[in-house]
Amino acid sequence: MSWSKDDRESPRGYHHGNLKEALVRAALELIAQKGPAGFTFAEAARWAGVSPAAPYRHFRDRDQLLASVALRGFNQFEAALARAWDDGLPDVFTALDRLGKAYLGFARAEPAYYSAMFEAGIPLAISPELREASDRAFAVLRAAAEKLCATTPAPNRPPALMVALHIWAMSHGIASLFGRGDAARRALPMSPEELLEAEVLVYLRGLGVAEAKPNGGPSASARNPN
Amino acid sequence: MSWSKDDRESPRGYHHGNLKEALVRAALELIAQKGPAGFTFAEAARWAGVSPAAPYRHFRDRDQLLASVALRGFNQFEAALARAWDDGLPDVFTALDRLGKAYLGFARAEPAYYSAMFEAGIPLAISPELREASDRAFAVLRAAAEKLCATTPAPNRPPALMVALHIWAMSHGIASLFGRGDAARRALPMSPEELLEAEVLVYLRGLGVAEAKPNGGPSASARNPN
DNA sequence: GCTTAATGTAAAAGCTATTTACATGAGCTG
DNA sequence: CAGCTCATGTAAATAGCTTTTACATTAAGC
Repeated sequence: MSWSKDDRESPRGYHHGNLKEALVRAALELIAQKGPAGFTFAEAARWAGVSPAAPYRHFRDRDQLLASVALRGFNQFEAALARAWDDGLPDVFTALDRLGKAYLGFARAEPAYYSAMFEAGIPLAISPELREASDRAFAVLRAAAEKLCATTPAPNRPPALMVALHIWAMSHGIASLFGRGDAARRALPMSPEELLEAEVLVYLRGLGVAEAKPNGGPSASARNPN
Repeated sequence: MSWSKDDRESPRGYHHGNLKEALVRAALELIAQKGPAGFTFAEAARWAGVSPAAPYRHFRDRDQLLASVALRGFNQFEAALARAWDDGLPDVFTALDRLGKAYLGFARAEPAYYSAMFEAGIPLAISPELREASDRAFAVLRAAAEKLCATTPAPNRPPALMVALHIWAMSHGIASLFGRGDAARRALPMSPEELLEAEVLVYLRGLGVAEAKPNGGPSASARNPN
């Protein structure tokens, strides 16, 4: 928990001072506890110590609040992915592996954000900012795909956009199906991280993008003479 | 729709006659209209023409009803996948392509089922039947993966379970991110079906499973006609 | 026909969502 | 500082959903 400074809930009078912020945090906490469905506007208000009507000064309705959560989520998601990708250093394959792990790590560490972003049924069109934030997050995947595709000779080079969408679908599929420790989903013969790494490696081999690293690693099992 | 006989809603007296069935259908209709969240127990009851308390004679709560919907969904899903797979005839690759299209087709044609099955947050553990139905559906993917893996020489043969999980993740990822005509999600340079087909073909090539058909291989379907 | 269990109703208590009229106080202006 | 104004919060009221409890109705078997 980060009870640092800007959510002082104790010394307040008639006005909260930072209710919008407090509501977003309350929503996060409640979603994390009881799923995206099991969170109510009223309970968020109670959590922030205000009357049930107060939130309406800041959000038109529940969806608007969820959209705010999703917006913040996309921003943090983009930051996490960009940090992991790190412009493809020291090499594309190492960075791509970090990227995949960061994707799964985010879904696991921030299930509330991930739910709001992908599973709560909030249309991206609800606000331009939300779409832009989502686009920025995807742009990281897109950039990685570009750099990846650039390693292959032009004649056989696959379209980077398609590769980015494929990587996104693989990551999201694994995160969504197996990613959270729901204790409610299917048992796996390996961790989600290993599963995704293997999938991406096979996919890259299929693209004709060969891993150039001298490192044997987990990829050695999926490698073949070209 | 199958408005054949056993849902006569008009001529009924005190007892409905088939309320459980009617509630499941009402839930499907409502979920399809307003998403998995925008469906209430009470409205399902109203839809079936009974009092708000009546559903409690058949379902402990909302989740139990959703689980019934999901159960039926998994059964239909399994049937659709099995029909598409058709034991891998006339050849594995043709059948696999049908399988992928059937997966996406189901998600698009039956969004209510798909939501209940994968996005409503119903734990599979809620009932043994639900898990078994889910397992049977996955078994179709698993069988396809087995047959696929059997086409490669044993020394390099990938684990079929892993391949099945990968195919599932790709399909679900694409269905979940781009599959429904939400008009709310991202614009694509190609249809979900083409996207999935291309992804699977690249993946298969990476596995070392070559498509033996005379249609030109993966690059042919990844082409961009624009 | 009578009994019993299954199935449905009515009513009530306690939620949440949302609106409306009103209260408070922070910040600006002179 | 005085006074104005607007953003922010409250109270109260309406309406709907959830769930339980006591009761009503009917189908089915003996």
